[in-house]
Amino acid sequence: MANIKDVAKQAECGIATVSRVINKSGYVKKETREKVEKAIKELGYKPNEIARSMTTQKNKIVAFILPNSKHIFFGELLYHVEERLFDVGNKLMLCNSSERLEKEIAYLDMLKNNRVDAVILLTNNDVESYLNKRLPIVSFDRYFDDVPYVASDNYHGGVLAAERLISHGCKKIMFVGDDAQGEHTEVKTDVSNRRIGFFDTLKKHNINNIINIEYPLKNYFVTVEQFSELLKPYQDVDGIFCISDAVAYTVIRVLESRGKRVPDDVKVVGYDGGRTFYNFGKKITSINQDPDEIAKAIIRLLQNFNAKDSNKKIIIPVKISEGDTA
Amino acid sequence: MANIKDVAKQAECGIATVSRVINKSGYVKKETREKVEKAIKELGYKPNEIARSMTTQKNKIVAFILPNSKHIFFGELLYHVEERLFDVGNKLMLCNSSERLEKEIAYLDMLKNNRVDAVILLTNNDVESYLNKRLPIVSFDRYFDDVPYVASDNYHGGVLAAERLISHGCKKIMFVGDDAQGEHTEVKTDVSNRRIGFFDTLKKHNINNIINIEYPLKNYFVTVEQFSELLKPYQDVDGIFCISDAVAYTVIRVLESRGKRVPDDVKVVGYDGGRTFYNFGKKITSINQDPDEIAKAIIRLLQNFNAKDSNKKIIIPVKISEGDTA
DNA sequence: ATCTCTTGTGGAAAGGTTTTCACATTAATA
DNA sequence: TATTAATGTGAAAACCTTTCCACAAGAGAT
Repeated sequence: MANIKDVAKQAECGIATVSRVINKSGYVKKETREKVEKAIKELGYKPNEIARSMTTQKNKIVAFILPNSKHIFFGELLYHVEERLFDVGNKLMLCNSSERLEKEIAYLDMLKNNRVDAVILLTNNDVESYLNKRLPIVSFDRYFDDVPYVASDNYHGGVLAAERLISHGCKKIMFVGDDAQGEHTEVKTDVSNRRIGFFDTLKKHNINNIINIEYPLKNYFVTVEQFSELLKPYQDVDGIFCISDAVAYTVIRVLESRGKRVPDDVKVVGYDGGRTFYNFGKKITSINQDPDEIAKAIIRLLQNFNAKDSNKKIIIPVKISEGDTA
Repeated sequence: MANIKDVAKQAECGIATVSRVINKSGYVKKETREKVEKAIKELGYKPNEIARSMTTQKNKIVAFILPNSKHIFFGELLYHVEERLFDVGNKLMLCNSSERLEKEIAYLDMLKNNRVDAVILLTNNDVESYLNKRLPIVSFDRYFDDVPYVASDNYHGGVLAAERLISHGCKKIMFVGDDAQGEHTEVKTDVSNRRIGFFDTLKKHNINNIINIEYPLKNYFVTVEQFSELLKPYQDVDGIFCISDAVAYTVIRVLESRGKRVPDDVKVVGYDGGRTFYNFGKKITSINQDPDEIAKAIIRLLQNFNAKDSNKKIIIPVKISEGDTA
């Protein structure tokens, strides 16, 4: 494959000149530029990006570490991040941590050695000590010292869910979710604010005996059987807020198997926007966090990573997405 | 960050020796090796992978071009491909073509310039002329000249679906699907064999007036309204085979909205395995193509890409996955 | 004692860019 | 016209490895 030297020879100039033409930098006389462009076309020359990275120490690769791209919301976010990165000429490296701490650490290490330009980190694991200063990181939904981050307005999401259930006449209200989903349960993500916003709002409306279901959630998957057992003691509940749509779907299935009608007997609000790839029987009433807005915010942070503006935290507004369950 | 030269100085040897230690190649005296290892540890040295790629012309990056990672089956396949690549020390670059030919071409170009080791190509677009000889490619579900490929046994999938419907007493049978899903509808993928296997089997059982629904499918998404219209003329159908689970879910919703019971009145068989992230009301009876087996086959092809064994085509067996709809 | 083979080591080239620097030319200003 | 400024260009260094090659020393064989 032709290299820059071949082009220089063909265009009868130095390689520095070819480089200037390619990068549109420095001075190049019009005629010279045209000669170079002609040579480039004739030889079908394309700069070797590896060699370029060698000198620039940049490779326009952004890595996205996330628990599992199969999770509906993460998969959506991934998609939008990829689209936005492409728009700005970057490539995306996908790193599923698969909920395994050691895989996540291995990736963090590998990424540093590969000199990726930046990392987007979405994790429930205790990786604080592995975050290297040399690796620009933007975190989603999770606070680390000195690491800029993006989160959706989880607290307000909880508020919206509470208001919806209250305004639709619910009296006996339940929250279903777990806050800490990683291998190390002491880790708290921004997601836990959903519960707080929800509880605060209910209390403000003098609803105090709120039922709070916590469960050990691994891999974000929950079985119908697990939930059936967990929910059994609470037959008279009439309003439920679930920490994700995935949980909401399972809860609805449990309710219906028990002869309850949704939303007539029990109202259910989910979280993530009620979008699914499939056309299922019911669209969930849900708190919508817009994945494209989140993606844009993340890319914005990455692009002026070194800009020392204190604007290192971006909260994306949420709104309620109408569905058929509340 | 320390480089190989620093290590050499610290270990009082040449850089070639350090390189030999790192790569476990050539002769190195035991004592020398230990000195080098000590220096590496002390300096926290990690080889710069970009520089490595510079000389080896390999970077252990495999790109996966696919229409849309949000599609359930593609998302699953993506996940397994990533896992398997990680196992063999490779990284994955995610390239959603987003159904846009020009984006796909841009990626193909970019990947070549970035000297990725290989590309996994899953496309419905007419990209034949853009496949460069310098870029090792494995194709999924699609035949290109001189390109090794993996496909699931789509024909047999069609056979299984037909047999299921027949053995469950269906008489008036329908196929719902489109074969060519890209921007250029003349492109045929291996998926079209689903229909062929299905039809062949029905005919063998003397079922001949098969209803064949084709529709213009964009982005793999279909609306309930579209299908409601398409299916309206065929109220007496009692067995339906859908080209994907996504389609099957929508079809079921149309049927139920019309007062038909599934599977009592109408049996529905989908394709992709009936797995979903969510616990929906119904699990689809479906033809299962195992994404992990497919991922393994793809990686196997990539790894001995240059081995000139003619074994350049791998067909993955499918089986029926029990569900509640047929 | 000489020759050959194996083991062990380091200098230097190669890989393909970008960027710095020095120098050359042309244009603008006094 | 002399002086400075702007424009234009190429050689060479730098980026950090791997690998080739030459050479040394010790072991084994004749």
